Amino acid sequence: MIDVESLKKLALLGAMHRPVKSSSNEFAEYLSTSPQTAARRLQALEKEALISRKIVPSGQWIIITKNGTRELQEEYLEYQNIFSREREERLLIGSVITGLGEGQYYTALDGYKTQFRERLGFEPFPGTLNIKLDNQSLEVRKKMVGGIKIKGFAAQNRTFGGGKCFNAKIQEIGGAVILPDRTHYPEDIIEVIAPVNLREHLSLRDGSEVQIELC
Amino acid sequence: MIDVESLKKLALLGAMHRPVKSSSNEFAEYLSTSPQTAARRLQALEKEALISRKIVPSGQWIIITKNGTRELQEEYLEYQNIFSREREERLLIGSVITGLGEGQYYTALDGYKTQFRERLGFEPFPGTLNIKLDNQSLEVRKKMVGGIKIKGFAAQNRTFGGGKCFNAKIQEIGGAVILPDRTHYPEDIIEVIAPVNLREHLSLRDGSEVQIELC
DNA sequence: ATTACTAAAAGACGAGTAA
DNA sequence: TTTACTCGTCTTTTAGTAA
Repeated sequence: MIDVESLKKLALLGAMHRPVKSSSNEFAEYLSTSPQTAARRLQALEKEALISRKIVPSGQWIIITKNGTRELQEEYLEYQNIFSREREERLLIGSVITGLGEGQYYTALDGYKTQFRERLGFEPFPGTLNIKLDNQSLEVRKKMVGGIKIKGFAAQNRTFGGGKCFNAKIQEIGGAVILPDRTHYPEDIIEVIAPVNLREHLSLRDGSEVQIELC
Repeated sequence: MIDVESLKKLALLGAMHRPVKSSSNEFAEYLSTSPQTAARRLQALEKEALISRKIVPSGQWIIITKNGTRELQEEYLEYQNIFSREREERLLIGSVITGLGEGQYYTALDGYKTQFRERLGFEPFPGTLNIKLDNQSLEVRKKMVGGIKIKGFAAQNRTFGGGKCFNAKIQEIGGAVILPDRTHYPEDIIEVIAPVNLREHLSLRDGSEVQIELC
């Protein structure tokens, strides 16, 4: 485990851009710890090539290396991911189409139903709403990562594949986008489930435009 | 020390916006650690009111609380400070006001004076310059994180609180902004110290506009 | 399958010491 | 003053167990 805490403190002191002068005693106060611990942490960071030091009689000059900067940038990226999820990057827009009719069969299977109930918090209405995404939303869809994993299983002498779910709101109705690991559909078609019959509830027909907000 | 690592991982799973389902086993894989450690960390986060959990037979539903979100935001702010230090984001603009007159007393106390000398590199003129920030600068002030810690202490049968300092230049004069941990002032009022009498030196009166550049 | 507890092993911490 | 050791202590981790 790398000591990102100490590295971050050094960066806040400006050590990413120029060498900063400090001593273990001084740095210990920044970290609210003992000089020994501060010294050991600096040694460790140096050993991992995250900082580079020059020891002088009155302390040490410290600068963060390329490696260290990269480490901090990755950390920063994670926080950006957490906090700056622009609405446009969470919005899927498309039009309702009629699918292959498989959704009704699959969503009714206990193997899936129990997982949906457990992991999404609702039991889906049997059937999926198929949406053909517009070009811009296709890009959003391609960037969808993580999600809630649904496991495959075996039943009735065949296997049923797994997939990923993403909590979403379909015109204010709480539901989920499901992305099967294997599917017959092209990439610009997604399937949506919800606790209610979306077609009826939202008076949708083929061609109706819908907005789905990932959350 | 709060376990920001685990909290961040939960946020990346989306637990800031809705409850996410996980188990200690599953979460352990995210953290690359053992299920016991994962479970203990979740317990600790719950104890500190950073997350809230609901244990179910198949795992647990986890959501990050207001407290937890605040904690992550502060962490994020630090990284923003590291990577985007635009001049506008380091500039505090406001007007001189007359404070409660406490500054003169506090800055003269040995308990603070020695810390200022050691950690800031100068001994402050007794007295603080109080600045009422404009709206834009208030946003800058809210994002000020880290800083140089000044410890509280006990003397004369009472306690004196700690705070944080930020090196700054007040119209080319080297000084510091001090943010006490506890203060009677509202958030848009800051106190500035310097080795000289700023009011005299810069010919300031109440209402004079000053620019303070954090550095 | 879970969570939570216990106890041994591993690791981090900080006082003391030397250079 | 420094940094960098050693060594005893304390904390954290993890395997094992119970519910």
